[in-house]
Amino acid sequence: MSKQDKREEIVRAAMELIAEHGFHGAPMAMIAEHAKVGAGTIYRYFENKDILITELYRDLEEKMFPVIREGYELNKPIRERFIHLGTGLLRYFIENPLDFRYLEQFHNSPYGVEHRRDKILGEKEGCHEFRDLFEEGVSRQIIKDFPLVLLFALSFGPLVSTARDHILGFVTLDDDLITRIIEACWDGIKK
Amino acid sequence: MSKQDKREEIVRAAMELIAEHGFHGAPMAMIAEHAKVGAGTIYRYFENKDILITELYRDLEEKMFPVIREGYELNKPIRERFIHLGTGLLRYFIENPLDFRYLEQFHNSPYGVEHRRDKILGEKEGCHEFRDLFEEGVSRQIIKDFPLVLLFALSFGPLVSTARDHILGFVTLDDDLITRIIEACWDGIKK
Amino acid sequence: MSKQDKREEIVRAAMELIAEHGFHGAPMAMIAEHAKVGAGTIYRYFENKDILITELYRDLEEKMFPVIREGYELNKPIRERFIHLGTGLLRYFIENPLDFRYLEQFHNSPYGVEHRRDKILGEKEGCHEFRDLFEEGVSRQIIKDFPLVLLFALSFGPLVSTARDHILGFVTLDDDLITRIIEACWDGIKK
Amino acid sequence: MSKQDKREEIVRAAMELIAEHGFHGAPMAMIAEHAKVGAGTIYRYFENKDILITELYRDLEEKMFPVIREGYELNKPIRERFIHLGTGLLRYFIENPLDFRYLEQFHNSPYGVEHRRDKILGEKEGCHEFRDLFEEGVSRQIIKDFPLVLLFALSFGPLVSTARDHILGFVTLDDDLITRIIEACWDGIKK
DNA sequence: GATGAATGAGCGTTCATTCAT
DNA sequence: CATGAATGAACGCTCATTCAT
Repeated sequence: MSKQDKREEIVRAAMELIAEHGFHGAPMAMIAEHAKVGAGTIYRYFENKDILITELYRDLEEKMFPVIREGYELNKPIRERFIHLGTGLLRYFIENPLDFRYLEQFHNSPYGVEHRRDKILGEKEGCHEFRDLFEEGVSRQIIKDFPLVLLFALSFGPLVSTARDHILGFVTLDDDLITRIIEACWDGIKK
Repeated sequence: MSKQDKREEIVRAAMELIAEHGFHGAPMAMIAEHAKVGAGTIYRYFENKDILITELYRDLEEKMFPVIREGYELNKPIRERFIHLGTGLLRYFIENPLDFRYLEQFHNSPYGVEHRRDKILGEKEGCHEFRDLFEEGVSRQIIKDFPLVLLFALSFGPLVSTARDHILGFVTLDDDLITRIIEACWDGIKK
Repeated sequence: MSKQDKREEIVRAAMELIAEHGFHGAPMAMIAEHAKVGAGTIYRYFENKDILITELYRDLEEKMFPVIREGYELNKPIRERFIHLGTGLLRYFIENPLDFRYLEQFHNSPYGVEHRRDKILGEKEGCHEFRDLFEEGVSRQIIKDFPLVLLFALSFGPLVSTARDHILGFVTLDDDLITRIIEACWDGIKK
Repeated sequence: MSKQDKREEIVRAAMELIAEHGFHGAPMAMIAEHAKVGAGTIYRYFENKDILITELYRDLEEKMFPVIREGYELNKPIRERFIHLGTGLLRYFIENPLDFRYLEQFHNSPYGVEHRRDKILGEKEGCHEFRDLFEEGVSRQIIKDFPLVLLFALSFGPLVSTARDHILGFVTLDDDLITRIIEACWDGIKK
């Protein structure tokens, strides 16, 4: 197994176990076992568990954003752009349930809150498309005049909730439903 | 201290500590200390920590629902009823941040998922108002024709997200904003 | 076993193992085993290993000083007083080899250096007899005019070395030798 | 880098790190890094860490003794010879604090005790000057009639103690003080 | 021969749970 | 009943040593 493969295996095992059982349900020893490496090996790639967790998150963001941005066209109408991004995100979650659950675990934890705080207060970037779109929409009076934070909450809140319901098997989303959900989200924020 | 008082103290202490520090940041010994009872005493009232956690949740629901229902009038128009319930709930979260944070901790945990599954699949309810309202709205073609689960997600998703943002200090909600948020939620589900 | 007995057992086991094998040769688990208590029990009495180590040291000082002071008379000549304290200390070490070796381990460690620094710089007390005696001796021109620290080194250095040699079995000290050694120490510092 | 150079680098790195941080504060990996060799390379030169530690000690002795012997003249009076050796040793410690601290680490450890036992019981020497001097002094009734071991203790005890105090910064030794200290040591053992 | 990634036993410490008092 | 001291399994992490390259 190459060095890169080993890191990959650790990342995969950590993602799976943390997504499924949470941070506390995924001891380092268990991650090591699932990755088929020694317990100490993880520490060659990640200084400690906290750093493993946050680095996993960063990996995830880097992997997610390009997928969502794909096919995004700035010259399309705002509504269309919102639908594009929204369905893209929801679809990504549904197609990558592990990623989704990992994100949930992360956001619902001290790491996540801190990360969120940094992002909101420090203008730390990652995916500026939604922000730009909201700001444009508000200034052009197409979107309700809410603070940015609330527009995020109004858009992502239902999106995340529906993704969770699908992944937990409470409902089965198909392309039609996905579109209708995102359209409903749009109805929520549009003027 | 009476038997009931003791239980009450344990519940209060557990709620506070878990809401603030999470399940893993609230050891039984610490809960006992804050409740001013012996560590072993908790086990007279709750078989183990898991059961304490789920009973706490049930207590919370029992406490919450009546508050939200207050002033709820079935003969009012659907939109008005939705606004009433929604603002009630959001206001409750904001006024009882500890309760809110406990609910979040609970939902984002194996307990929460199981509980949710039971609730949705087993139809065992605590608060049927929203369900009734949605069903009526759908059948009267006022609300979008989504499965019930999704209507919940579309309504509660943003509601919970905004409550979280407020409690974490990312935004400050006043009565005006609260109303506008719930109206936006309504826009999301109304036909 | 009473609570006090348990603490006593832990202290005894820790002393023995650390004296014999050093701090790193005496894992908490081994101390617990020798004390016939659970590993976690130690932490009820000592916050952590560092605190166990320093508290053991303090216990030792509290136990030692009175023994050495016994029969100490301020109105005797300086030489006689020095011999009294010196032989008392050397005898104590020989009769309590565990204590001696623990002290050695302690002094030869970050804890010990810090403790020593505090004592010297901060005038932290414990046993002022030697200091008083040295100061009196210097001012009365009976003892060589060295800084206090050096008088300590000149007196305790040989004392500790001979105690170590005895305890390690390189020599066997009897009352006669003990007296002659302390007299030699006196010859070293007297004018 | 030649084979000899590599060994040299390892020895230097190990000495520095162990002297400064103790045996347990100097992991093999850190030693390797400071020596700019691979971690495994150390094991080509030293079977294991214990052997590295004892060989380091032997290296040190081989380096020290010639320095101290320098200028030593057997035809000088005993007192003068003692002063020569003593000041030489004390000066060496002060000028090579790393060496001194390594020696201290070594002597205060299972290795040191074993080594000392071998040396004293097995008569295997490295520096016979002190021994010869003591034996001559005792037989010529110039030095107190103590067993050799105790004469060592009476001479080296204060010497080492004062060196330690200097190195830890509790006192600053200059040439004058050094001489006076060794003279005091002489006073301790002379008849 | 030299390397340094991999290993896993062993460390200090925590905490849900038990049970003698 | 209530207690809280005692427990020991389990945690995150370190590091001496090995061995494939």
